[in-house]
Amino acid sequence: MSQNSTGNIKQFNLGEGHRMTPQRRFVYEVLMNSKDHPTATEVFMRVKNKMDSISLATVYNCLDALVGVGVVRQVNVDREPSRYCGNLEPHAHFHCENCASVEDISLKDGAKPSNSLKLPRGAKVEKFEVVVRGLCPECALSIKTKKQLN
Amino acid sequence: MSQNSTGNIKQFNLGEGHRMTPQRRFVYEVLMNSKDHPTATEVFMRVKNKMDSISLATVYNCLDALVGVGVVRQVNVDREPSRYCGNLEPHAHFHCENCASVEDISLKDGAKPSNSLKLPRGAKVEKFEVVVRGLCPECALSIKTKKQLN
DNA sequence: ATTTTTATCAAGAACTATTCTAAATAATAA
DNA sequence: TTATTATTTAGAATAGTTCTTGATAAAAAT
Repeated sequence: MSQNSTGNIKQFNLGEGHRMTPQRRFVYEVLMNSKDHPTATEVFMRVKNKMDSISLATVYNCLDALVGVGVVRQVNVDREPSRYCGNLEPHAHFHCENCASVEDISLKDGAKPSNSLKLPRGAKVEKFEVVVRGLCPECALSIKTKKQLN
Repeated sequence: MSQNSTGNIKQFNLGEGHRMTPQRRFVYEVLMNSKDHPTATEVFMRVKNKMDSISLATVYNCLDALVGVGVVRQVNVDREPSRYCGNLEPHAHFHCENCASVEDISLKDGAKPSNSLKLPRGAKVEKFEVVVRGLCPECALSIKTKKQLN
């Protein structure tokens, strides 16, 4: 318990046999302060500003640990680099094919996307992931504008 | 039009500037005859039985071409190798965390998973992907049985 | 306190799915 | 027939991620 950069970030421990290290705390803090969905490399660059000695491999380790404990979500879109997300509320993701941004999409109140599926009888659902692909509002607008100019 | 292994598989052409080659036809046939969701390497191995000279790079090329034309779907689950699917009906996928199988899940009649989302105003949706993760009926059963034995 | 055990870190090597390159081949257009 | 364009192939290259190893540090046991 020697180092503990007590900030405004929720405290938690990682359970039996797992240690809350400065590296893990920085990675967690970066994710909580990021509204975008950074990749491991992006997290690495942001943490490096606070702790220059950290390595990319350690960021991967920390992300794995945090995902394993369930305080962080790993988001995969197609085969692009994994992104990480501190929003644990059930939600979907919108992936813009033009600017490659990934944004949270919230669910309509009480709605569950899985309700529209004929799930196989006897299957045990752990979680599900909904990814919408297309053009985000900004890109949809700018592309439409560009077309008008031609 | 010199080679055309006219089988029981739907005929189609790939549009201006694209040629229907024996390799592409074999890749397509393999997908139409596969109920599982083979990876590129699995498709490669299956096609190789019919055409020994084909290379993995060609299988990737053919899959890209078929996906591009829209007669085949590419399915990504987490960061596992891409899988390919000849079922063009709108449907979701179930991914078993135990046996790693991927199965189609059909939608309830008239249901659209996107109806439960608060899509950002102005966004242009191209397509969306729903992946359910958990244990398939067989694995759920066998794991439950194994627990009882302990 | 000191030792022992266990977990974590860091740097770089290794891995793997996929894409790229370049030369050969084949199909289409001129 | 010639020229153009698309495709195939083998292997090299790429990129995200994981693995390996030795060092460090924290926790547990003595």
